[in-house]
Amino acid sequence: MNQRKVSIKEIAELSGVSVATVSRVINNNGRFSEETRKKVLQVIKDTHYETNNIAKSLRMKKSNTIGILVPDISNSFFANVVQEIESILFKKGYSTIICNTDRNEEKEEAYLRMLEGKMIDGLIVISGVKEFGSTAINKKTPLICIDRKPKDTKSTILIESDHYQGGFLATEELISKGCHNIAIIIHRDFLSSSKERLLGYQNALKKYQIPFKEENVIHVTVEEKMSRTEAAKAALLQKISEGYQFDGVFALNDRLAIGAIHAILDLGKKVPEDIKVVGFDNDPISKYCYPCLTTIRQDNMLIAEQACENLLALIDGTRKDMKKHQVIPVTLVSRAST
Amino acid sequence: MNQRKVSIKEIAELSGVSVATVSRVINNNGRFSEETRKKVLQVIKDTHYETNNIAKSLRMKKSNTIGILVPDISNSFFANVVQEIESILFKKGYSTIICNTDRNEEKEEAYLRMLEGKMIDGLIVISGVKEFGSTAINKKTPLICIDRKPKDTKSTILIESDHYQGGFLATEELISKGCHNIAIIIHRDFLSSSKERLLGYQNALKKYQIPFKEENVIHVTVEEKMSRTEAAKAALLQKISEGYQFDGVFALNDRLAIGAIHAILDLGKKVPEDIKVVGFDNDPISKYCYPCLTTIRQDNMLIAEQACENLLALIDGTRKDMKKHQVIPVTLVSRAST
DNA sequence: AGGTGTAGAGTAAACGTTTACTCAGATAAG
DNA sequence: CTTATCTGAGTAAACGTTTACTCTACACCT
Repeated sequence: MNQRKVSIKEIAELSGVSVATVSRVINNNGRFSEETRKKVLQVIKDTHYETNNIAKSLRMKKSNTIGILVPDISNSFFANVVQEIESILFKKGYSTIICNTDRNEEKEEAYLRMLEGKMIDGLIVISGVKEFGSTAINKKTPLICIDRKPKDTKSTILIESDHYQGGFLATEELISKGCHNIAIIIHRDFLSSSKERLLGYQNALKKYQIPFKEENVIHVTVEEKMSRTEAAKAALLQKISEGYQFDGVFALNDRLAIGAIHAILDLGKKVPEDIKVVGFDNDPISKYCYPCLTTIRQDNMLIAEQACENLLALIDGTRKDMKKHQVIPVTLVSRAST
Repeated sequence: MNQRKVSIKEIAELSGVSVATVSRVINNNGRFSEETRKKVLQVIKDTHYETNNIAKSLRMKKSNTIGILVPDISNSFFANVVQEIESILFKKGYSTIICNTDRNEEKEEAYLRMLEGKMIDGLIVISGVKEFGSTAINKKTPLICIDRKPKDTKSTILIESDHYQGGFLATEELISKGCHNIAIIIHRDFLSSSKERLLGYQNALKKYQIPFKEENVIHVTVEEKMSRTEAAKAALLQKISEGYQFDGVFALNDRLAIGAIHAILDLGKKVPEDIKVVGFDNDPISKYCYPCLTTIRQDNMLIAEQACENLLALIDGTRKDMKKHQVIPVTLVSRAST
């Protein structure tokens, strides 16, 4: 059954019409008789013809393909959003090329070029490297950014969670549970999301008249071949060994939070009795770790929906009135760690 | 700077040569003088020309693209393998289209058609629906299966973990820690991997002269909108309420294992003191749950490498001697739950 | 001088579609 | 009966590449 690939031309010959007519039947546009329609469709069925989208794309200058750049597909937040986006776009007849950039600038550039060469109709970029966008910006491919905006354009649309609110809610939760001296663990401090979360933290403190202390800010850097969890644990232990005291921790993501918990447990203290912990992301592990982690849930579904909706609108050229910056609310998920 | 897309033709005009020559320079094949080379390259640089891969693919009947079908990208095992594959292929100059099938047969078919239309050079399929392959098989696209083989062909290459060994190791671990009555929790019993793991379990029992009892096999079915963890927990609780007794659990994946642990803890028993638990997959959660989960680690990296290597060999047509069935060893990761 | 080889580069076809034109014949209107 | 309208369908160009053929001019032999 190893049939050779069959083209529209052969369909035309077999059904005794011209290629143009076949094309018209396939796309159901233009004029043809009912009789011809049936005949062509029958031949198509018999030959297992599949339209060659490469040729179609070339001719139409449209590939029905969306590219999506993601820093790390094994990160649960990204994986979720991407999966959702893929699913939505699929329903709209688009296929998605998922590119995993590893937060590597070269790889990002290479992918961008590759996607451009594939005539993608649109591009969704999630976060990634420090200075995204050198290449992508000048192109006129419709572009939506999630979580992180390219450096120097005001023109692209940015969709992100309300990181400020997240930081605020997390901190407020700790305060309401009696914490007065709250550490904040930060990983990638150059990300605008991190900055916003920090700001939320600071403003929550202010609201409850707790002074902000620089010593409460713990920056962790993750070495090669080390997990965020391990790095956070090490950083916190180090700080504690220097005499640092605290009664609550707000970690900027769940992996860091788990690291903090491990450090605390290692020292024989209890969570939440002695020290309370809040994370960010609602990573599946937050539900299964011990103790279960209070965290901030990002609305992945809504982020994905907004991204797709906006992108498709850009592609169609309809709806010029889109907001350049769309902020998606977050919610607190209260669990055992507070 | 919103420059229009520039084609080889314009490069030709600008540098005063023919398109053929430009093509030859770009691909560095055929003959041209050093002088022409420089001129053309300069124009290319000036105009920011990018080659149109759609056109190239059409002409060459080769897209340098690999399709990959994955049932659920948010599953950590799949995500890991896919990420690794993507990374390897990228280095080899291929781009990867990742298709998330949601274990949905229609979606799988649709994607297969889409990929075919994109003239992919090869296809990697990970597990998925019950009866994979109706469409894909007849095509002559090079195909590698991971974890699950299409129904009726002997021809495709299958790469999978040594599920039998995994089942054996897991069970042996429990026995060596003193378990005599070991429950096994199975989710998708029709998967060959599940069957193999079960077989490993049975043979480990046999080796230690422990009789296999049908009542120890717990099948869980996961309803819509319910996690595997919840389903496993419910199933186990149900069974226990019927008077079921046991001192060890081997769950066919980590999510199920966590469900079992939750059920056990809920009943006031202790893990591992009263009942020991082993999972499968070495999902990140196994490291962070409470207590940490002993599990079977699949060698994602090696699986990915084998898959890519074999696929590329198929594409090149080199190396005809590949084994049709390649089994990757697994290892036991011993943690607190045993 | 005549012949041969070769370096450099152009011409045009082909890949599989879509679609603007065109056209013949049929039907309707005057 | 002439003219206008419409229906069904074919012709050929175009999308941006690659490459098998050609062709010219020049160098190198006899």
